[in-house]
Amino acid sequence: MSITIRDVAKEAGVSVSTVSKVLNGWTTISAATIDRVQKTAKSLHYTPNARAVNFAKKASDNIIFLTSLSKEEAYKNPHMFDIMCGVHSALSKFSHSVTLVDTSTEGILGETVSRIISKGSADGMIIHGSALNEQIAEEISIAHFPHIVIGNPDFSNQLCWIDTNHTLAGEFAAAHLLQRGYTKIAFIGGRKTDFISQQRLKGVRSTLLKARHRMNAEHLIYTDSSREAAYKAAENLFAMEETPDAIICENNLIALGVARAMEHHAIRIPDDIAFLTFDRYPYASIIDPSPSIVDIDVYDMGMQAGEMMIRKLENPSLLVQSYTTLPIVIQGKTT
Amino acid sequence: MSITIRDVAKEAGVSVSTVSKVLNGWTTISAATIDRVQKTAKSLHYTPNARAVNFAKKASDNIIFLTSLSKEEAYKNPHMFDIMCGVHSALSKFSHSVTLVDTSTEGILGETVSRIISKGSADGMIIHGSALNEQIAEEISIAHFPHIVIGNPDFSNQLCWIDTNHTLAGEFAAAHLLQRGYTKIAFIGGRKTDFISQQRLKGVRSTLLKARHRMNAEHLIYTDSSREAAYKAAENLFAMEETPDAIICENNLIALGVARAMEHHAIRIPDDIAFLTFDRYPYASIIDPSPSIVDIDVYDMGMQAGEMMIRKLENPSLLVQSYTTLPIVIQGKTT
DNA sequence: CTGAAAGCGCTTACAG
DNA sequence: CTGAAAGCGCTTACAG
Repeated sequence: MSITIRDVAKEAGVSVSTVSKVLNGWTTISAATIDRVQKTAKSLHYTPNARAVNFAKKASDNIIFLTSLSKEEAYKNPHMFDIMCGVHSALSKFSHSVTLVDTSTEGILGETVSRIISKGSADGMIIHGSALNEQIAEEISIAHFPHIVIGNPDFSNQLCWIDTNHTLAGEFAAAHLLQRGYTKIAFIGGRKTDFISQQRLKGVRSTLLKARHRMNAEHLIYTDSSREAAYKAAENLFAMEETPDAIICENNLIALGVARAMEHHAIRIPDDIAFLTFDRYPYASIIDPSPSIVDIDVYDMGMQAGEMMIRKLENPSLLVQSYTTLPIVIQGKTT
Repeated sequence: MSITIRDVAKEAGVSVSTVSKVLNGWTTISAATIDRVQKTAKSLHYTPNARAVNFAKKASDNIIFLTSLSKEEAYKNPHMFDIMCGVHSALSKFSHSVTLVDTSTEGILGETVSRIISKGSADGMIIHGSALNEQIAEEISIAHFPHIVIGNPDFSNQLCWIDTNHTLAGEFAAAHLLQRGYTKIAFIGGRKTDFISQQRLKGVRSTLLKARHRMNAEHLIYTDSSREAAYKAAENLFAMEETPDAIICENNLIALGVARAMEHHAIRIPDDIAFLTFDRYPYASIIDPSPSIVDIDVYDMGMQAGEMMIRKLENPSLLVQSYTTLPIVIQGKTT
């Protein structure tokens, strides 16, 4: 049998309630008693039974992280796991645990979000944007369950969310290039419909306009985000009447294709043409030469989500809808 | 107030214990009662309070996944997260939840493993090999706490572990090359002291020997696992009197360097020289041409760890120490 | 086949 | 400042 609060009480010569109060930091206990109880708790190696505490306190100090955990997700979407680590780090600082719930098989197992909520095994839920859908949003809203969504939902809602400002990242990218003296800036984007890509482009455009530079319409190229498409897009840019002096690559794969095209065409970087990419991962470290980057610290974003969660728990009526983590510019050898 | 087992009992006109038994699948209840209780439970949208169940059953149906969750871990070590997803998938099939515990900050927060165990918030622990140390091993052993280590510990112990057989992976690599007609096989390894690298090399060697081919001593080159070092190693191989007809690259970065060296030296792949690499991630998808690979399905390994955990829970005396997940060969364009 | 009752190990009004 | 007692919502011997 493991040792209980009764054992401590008996040994310290006080009541069970007094031990409980000491352990929970009540201020109404005399210094002498506090000291004695703490010492005997320590000497008996007493650890409160978490299951009993949760039950009595009607709280679990546990937060669910809801996301897709399918096979190979770790390679396709490492950013999500970096966010997860940030969330965990913030929550564990506040003595909360985090348990994983997978949305990719959720349906099969029949564990709906409302069921998870009513079980009471968690006090709140942090939802990775890619895992969110309108049904989950509704169930969460109806239950008034504390939550933070990471990523501004693309449907109307009254959810709490935080996100990073991709338009701002685009502005940073353009500002960096302007500052380094480039003015004829091209943009090779992912699919035209991709929301993040759109936002980044918007930021680039507005910054150029503010500086009285307009983007040549030919210098904006959409791709399917493959290296091959980016390679061809770059070759097209090289062959134009007005060639750009800098290329903004919307993601790492595009940068990889562009770098290779430049190599094959013996274009000197950054003297002939400069380039820059968003995001440090997954591939920027193996792009040669090492590129200048506009990066988002998603671990930090996860931490912020965790801290917001704690605040929500303390003040459930708090409405959180904000852009938090700032992009940063990393100077590489390509600008 | 959420609805409790008493409400269901009252509504169904039975006792609380009967409801409990129905919900827990006892076979001593009449079909009629089972039916009535289940129907009223459903109609009341009753969900048992997990905190109360855990408390009464003295179990949490929760498993801890112990690993390093530091910043950027997701990019440096995506395999660990793929394992995590596999673990989660297996455990959730058996209605167990998984909560994360970070070893990279554990010391700071003073949450030792024995403390975690005695809190009773988890029934077992799955430990990623990289997070294991002798202290944790000892605390786990002393407490007789159900556990599975993923990765054969490199110190003597009586722990339960599962691992993948890297020697076998080496054998598969060599066998594949022999079968494709290559006999002069080179091996570019990571650091000489790296355990996995050693095991793979051992497998390669033994398979070659069995086929009466000996490896040219010059054809074995250790590197620091960088692209640059691999590039140079490849160039050295090209310049040798006896050039190899195939190169086994111990990891993706090495394969990246080798592929590039071949490109620069206009070596035709696989006609002049073939190559093969271990692991599909993180970079094999962007190596050109797409390489033949000996891969380990680590998600599957995670699943197996999860299933082992369930078996341990049912039979705590079970000793698990085995190599489980088999390597697979993926035919690419480089052999 | 069913139910009354004790108990899981804490917390928290409440009384003193 | 301290303690007796009720209660958190279930499970499980035990009796019938």
